[in-house]
Amino acid sequence: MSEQYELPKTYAPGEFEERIYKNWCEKGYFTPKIDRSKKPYTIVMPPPNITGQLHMGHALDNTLQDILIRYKRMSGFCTLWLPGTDHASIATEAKVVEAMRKEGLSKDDVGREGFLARTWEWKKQYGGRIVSQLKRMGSSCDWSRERFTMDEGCSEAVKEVFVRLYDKGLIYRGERIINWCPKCLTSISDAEVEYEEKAGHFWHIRYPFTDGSGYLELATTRPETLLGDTAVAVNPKDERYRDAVGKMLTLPLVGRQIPVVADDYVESDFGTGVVKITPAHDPNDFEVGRRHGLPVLNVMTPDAKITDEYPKYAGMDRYTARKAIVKDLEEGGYLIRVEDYTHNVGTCYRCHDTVEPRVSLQWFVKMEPLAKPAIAAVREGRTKFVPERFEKNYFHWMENIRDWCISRQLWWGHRIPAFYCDDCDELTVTKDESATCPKCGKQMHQDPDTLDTWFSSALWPFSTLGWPEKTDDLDYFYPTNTLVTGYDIITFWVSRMIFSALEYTDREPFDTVLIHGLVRDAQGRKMSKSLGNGIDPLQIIDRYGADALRFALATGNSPGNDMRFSDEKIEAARNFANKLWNASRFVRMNLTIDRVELPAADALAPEDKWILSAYNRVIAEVRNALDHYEIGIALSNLYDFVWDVFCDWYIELCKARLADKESAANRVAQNVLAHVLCGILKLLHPFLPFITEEIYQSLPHDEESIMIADYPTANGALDFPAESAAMERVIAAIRAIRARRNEMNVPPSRKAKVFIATNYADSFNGTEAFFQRLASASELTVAERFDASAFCADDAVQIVTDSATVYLPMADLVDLEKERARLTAELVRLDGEIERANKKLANESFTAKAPAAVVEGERAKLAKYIENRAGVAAALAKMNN
RNA sequence: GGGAGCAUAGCUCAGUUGGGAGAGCAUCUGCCUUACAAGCAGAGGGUCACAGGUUCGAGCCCUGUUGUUCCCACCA
Repeated sequence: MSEQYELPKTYAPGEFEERIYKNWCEKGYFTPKIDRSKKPYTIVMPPPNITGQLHMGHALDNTLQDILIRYKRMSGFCTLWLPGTDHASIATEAKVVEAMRKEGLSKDDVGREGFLARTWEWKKQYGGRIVSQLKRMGSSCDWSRERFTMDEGCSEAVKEVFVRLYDKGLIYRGERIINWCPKCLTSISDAEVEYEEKAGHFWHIRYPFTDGSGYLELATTRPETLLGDTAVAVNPKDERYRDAVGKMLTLPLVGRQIPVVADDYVESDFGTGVVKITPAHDPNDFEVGRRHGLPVLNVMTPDAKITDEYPKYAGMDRYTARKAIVKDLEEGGYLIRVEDYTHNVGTCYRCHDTVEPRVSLQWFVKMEPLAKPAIAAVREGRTKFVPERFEKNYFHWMENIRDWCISRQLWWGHRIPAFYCDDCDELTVTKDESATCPKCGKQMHQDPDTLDTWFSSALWPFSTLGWPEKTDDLDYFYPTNTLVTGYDIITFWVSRMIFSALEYTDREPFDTVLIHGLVRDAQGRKMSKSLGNGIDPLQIIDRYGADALRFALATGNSPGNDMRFSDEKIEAARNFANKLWNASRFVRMNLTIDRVELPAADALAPEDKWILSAYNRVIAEVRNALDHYEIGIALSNLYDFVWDVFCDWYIELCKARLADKESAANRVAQNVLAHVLCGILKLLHPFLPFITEEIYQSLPHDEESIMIADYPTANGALDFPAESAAMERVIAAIRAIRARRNEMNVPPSRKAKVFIATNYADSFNGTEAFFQRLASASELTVAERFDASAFCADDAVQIVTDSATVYLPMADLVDLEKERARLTAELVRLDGEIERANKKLANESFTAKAPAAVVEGERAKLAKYIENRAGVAAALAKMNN
């Protein structure tokens, strides 16, 4: 039996949370030992960015994961929660570039090697920040297995995958139109483009026929791209322009001759039904250009300035150029009119600068062959989404997927394992960095680009377990079980993990994807840096404790739904922890035993059997809810049980027995109290790890730590339906008495006799102490059948419950003299009111001039006073008898 | 344009095989009842958006309508 100690009077989580977490770490509870006789349960943590600071999204995500992993650990699984961080190429590179800018340095000044050295240094300094913050949440992840997407093993996996896919023909390099961020100076994938509605204009422009036979009118939102126009398109079915197809137009300002082509892409009924085609700067135009063999003219530099090909506009950024070109069009008589127009503009998900579609040479993953099995895995239920509706999102994305642009013009990241011969330019894809050209044996240089961050995160569930090596970890813990993440990241990450895992490991990476929503502020707004409405989880922990934060995040919401975080919520959470603390303190201070042993059934009091039955029920409910990922429901079941059942009733029902220190009944009560409390602590532990451990240590306990104790299981032998029903009858009677006394304004200090007539006398026999303590009873009389005269000769208040009729003598409830005085005073007051109302109503100028409603109101008041007076007078008369 | 979510007490939200409408906060009343005023005992407050349908029975299932939020697509 371990040490026990008294709990301090106030619940102060700051006093023990850190100490407890350190102890867990030292004991190595988070690190599983592979045990093939046990079933594994694995979660890989979505790796937070090394640039990140803990925010409410992480806090929610990690709380849910920790609840699941602790539940499974206590349920006998060999559990691994594998943590790690993501190198976050764009975000990190931007931070370091920004830091260098303050020193007056650019990437080119320090060079690739120098830049990477700085970035690793930055990672060393700040990358651990989020990890230490996760620890404060109580996250029970195995830090000994912590990984980083750019560590050796993960990098090896990335190279392996790249080479394999290339050899299979699923990775290719080509000139395509991609999304380009002119600020980050890199390509980004389709998934990384966010569309924002922006107010703009629609410029209607005249494009004259070269032969002088008139013009075509078209409209554009981007007049500056006119420089790169290589055609104008109309719909082939459009009668209006049938004769125009095939003719040449002279491009305004530029003078280039461009053809009119016919293409189904053009919608006849939108605008004028004529579209200018700029293959280099619009994805649709690019496709049109391909179909018609049009030239692709790139008119912009990487930072979105006009190239030197167009001297008049060279060096202007796209917006300046737009103004200049519009002005020139106007002066040249080409501009017909300008319309206001709101449209969606693609922006970079990192910097929110407007994305510039741009043709460039990039690496791509061919998606269709990979998507097919990934769709099937979910379709066939091998991977399930919770809630299920998110599968639709997933299918929609996967079924319409386009090739994935994976190369980034960044330095921080996994460098593409592709090499070009210095001499013959032969392309070789290999993991071997020292390889020479297989064709001519000369030296090769590596592709300067790096891979999309998501390329490495897509491998996370198996790269972290050692893949491509056949490690024990991989063998035992893979495939993983539950992936917990927000719905905002399904396309970025979840879908890519699924197709990657299927392709390289032939297994689904996890069986369940538990999706949660966003944590919003109290007004329901998204928390954001720019709004400044973010709530810092660490400040919440400082003020209320990690347990309260976890409780607030886990309760009152259901999977996939957004939630609001508010002061009320966190206070309610803290109050619950405080309640548990105080209840435990009460139990602890009444404990004289140093070992808890549940007494035999025949030694148990009815209330013991009642609480044990309820406890059994809540165990089943909680386990069932957790098994179905209904974390909010599990927690609310526990909340109700702890507060309303255990504290408000069972503890109160025990007080009489506890008061009698020497009795056997006292020891029975102690044992049952401690047993149920200990079970409550275990049930709550996954949700509130710290407080439950602290209390557990203060009570007699079997395990060294609650986190390695067994999660309670329902025990049919401790289910007592008959005694439970009996206690429910008693509780119903006590509740009814309290309600009626409250209604009558009787203070608790005023005791009253209680008479109970019931068909369930057995239920009430021996419960006098309960009625005395909980229903202000002076004494209790129970009878099988109703005989009012046998109970109380005087007037009594009668209360009916489902199983009993309760009588409380009027004389006990009220002090007769006081009551007589009160009634007399009331009579006088009512007489005064009646007189006043009568007088008012007798006044003819009042009844004639006042609004009818007011007069009617006065009449109603009078009637009410008269009625009340009659009641008071009757009561008084009865009393005087 | 396509898809999804939400609409339940004054506020925030639970409510999962269809059978009792609930919690927290707020409000009102009364209590320092030997764990807890971060508390205890009570009370009031809802045509579960609207209209139909299925059913013995609908907050829950089906159809439609309205309002609202989000995701995807991107008609220049």
